Amino acid sequence: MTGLSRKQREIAERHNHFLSIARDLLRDEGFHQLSMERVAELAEYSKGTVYQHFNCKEEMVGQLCINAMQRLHCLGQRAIQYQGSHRERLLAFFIANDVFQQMEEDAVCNMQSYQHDQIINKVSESTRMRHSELMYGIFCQVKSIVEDAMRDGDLPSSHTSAEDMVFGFWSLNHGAQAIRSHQYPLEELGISEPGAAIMIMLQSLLDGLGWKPDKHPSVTKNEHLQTIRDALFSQQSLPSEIKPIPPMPINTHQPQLESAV
Amino acid sequence: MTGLSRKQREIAERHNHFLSIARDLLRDEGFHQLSMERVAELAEYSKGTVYQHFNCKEEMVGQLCINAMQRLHCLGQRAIQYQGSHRERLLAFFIANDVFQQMEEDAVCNMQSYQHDQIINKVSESTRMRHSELMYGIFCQVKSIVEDAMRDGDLPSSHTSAEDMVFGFWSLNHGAQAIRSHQYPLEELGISEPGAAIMIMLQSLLDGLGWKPDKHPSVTKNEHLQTIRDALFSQQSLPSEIKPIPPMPINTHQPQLESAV
DNA sequence: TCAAGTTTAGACGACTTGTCAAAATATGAC
DNA sequence: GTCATATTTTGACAAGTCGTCTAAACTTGA
Repeated sequence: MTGLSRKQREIAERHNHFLSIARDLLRDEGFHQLSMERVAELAEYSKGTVYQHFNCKEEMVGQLCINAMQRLHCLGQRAIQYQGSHRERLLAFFIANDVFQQMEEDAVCNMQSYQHDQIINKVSESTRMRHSELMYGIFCQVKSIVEDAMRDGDLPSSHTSAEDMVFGFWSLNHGAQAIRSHQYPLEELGISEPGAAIMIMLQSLLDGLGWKPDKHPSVTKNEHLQTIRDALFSQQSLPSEIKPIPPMPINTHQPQLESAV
Repeated sequence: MTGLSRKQREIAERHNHFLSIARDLLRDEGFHQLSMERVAELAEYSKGTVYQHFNCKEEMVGQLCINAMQRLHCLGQRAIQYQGSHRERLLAFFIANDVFQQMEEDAVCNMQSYQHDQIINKVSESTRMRHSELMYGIFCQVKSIVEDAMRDGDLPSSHTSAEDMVFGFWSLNHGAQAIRSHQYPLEELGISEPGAAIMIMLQSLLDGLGWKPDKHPSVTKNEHLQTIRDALFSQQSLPSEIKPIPPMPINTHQPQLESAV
């Protein structure tokens, strides 16, 4: 784990420092204000050094995206391990996403930026692979809940495959996240609590699929959700413990550093 | 309607020509290959002339986005005018989006690109306003269906507002469109027909909301959807009739050209 | 202390953006 | 048809960014 040399640790630290600066710049001034020169300046290194860590600025964004997805994956993991019915586990997963949206609005934006052809097409092969893996990992988190529900009879067998259902949940969640991260004046449109609205839609969708209802009368539904939220994401244990991804190998002759996950 | 001078018509035509070239470039080579010089070259004009039509390349993308949304709005209009139950009208709306997704994949991408801060922040005020208006227009299309359904008793009164429901539909639709427009290998994930999957999810969601079911037994549901699709979007009457937005005013001393919608 | 290896700095070429003044063109009065 | 005026188009230019590459600075260990 700490089998890294002092030098390697220094490099890894710098790598994360660059990423952190990039994230700040991105959040505060947007993508087109982010330049390698700027990052270098703020980090008090030169451009050449930054380029040893990232082939291009798109690669930086790509890695920020991966970091974000890793954190999201961690939250998802907590959710699916929630001690409750499968329905509650799925609710927990959505709650996790809601929490993430609120805690890390900028990271959600980064994750969406990644899909822009300008970025995805310039990112390194390994970053693209990691992204796919994480995507798949999150997909499987939800799929496992659905399959558990099917297996245990919470969800009647139907013509709809687990995958198609997951795609539906994914769409609902992804769409809500995307819309919320844009600057639409949802309030003005009459949508005062988008997060809560999505939870209701999800509940309805589950009902419509014949998913076994939870025992809570609808009056206490909000409290119920709050309970799950509290159980999963109590304030103190949140972001600090989540490790960023290890840096990319520098140059070509250095071995890929060991994963810190 | 044709109260435009010859000159004005020429300018409008050129404007659309530029946009058309930009759209091709964008589709074929991506955003970072799109440059004003390139557009100018292909159109056999000089860069300066292109800059008289668009302040920057982001403005071009913004206008492409608006054009796309106008076409989508037209399709939506057909959908909500479908002669059938309110449930069918809502299905028709989703079908319209599915058709659009398939017919104009690149336009869907443009619409998503628009949200990227790099673009939305550089676009002209008037383009931004048009975008908001169109967004709101589409939102209201769906809202009108929901309100009609509530009024006519197809949808039981509940704690959920029409707006929140629309937000749910919007999310589901938007998310599906976004995911499909990225290059995830959905097939490999076991999602062979994302469009169909979303329709099933939508039906389930409507069921869960207590929306009055349609009379068709589930065996013929696919045929039912196909019927709606055919009725609305018969091939011959589709894209040609949809007018692009009129060009932006050139310089500042020219009056805004009359809307062609 | 010094030589070999490694890392960093920043000058540089290539490219794009957006501007602007001069050249080309259109208009319309006579 | 001609010429003065107004408009439009052009492309050179300044500014800025990207990504490269070599020389300088630094590290390491004998």
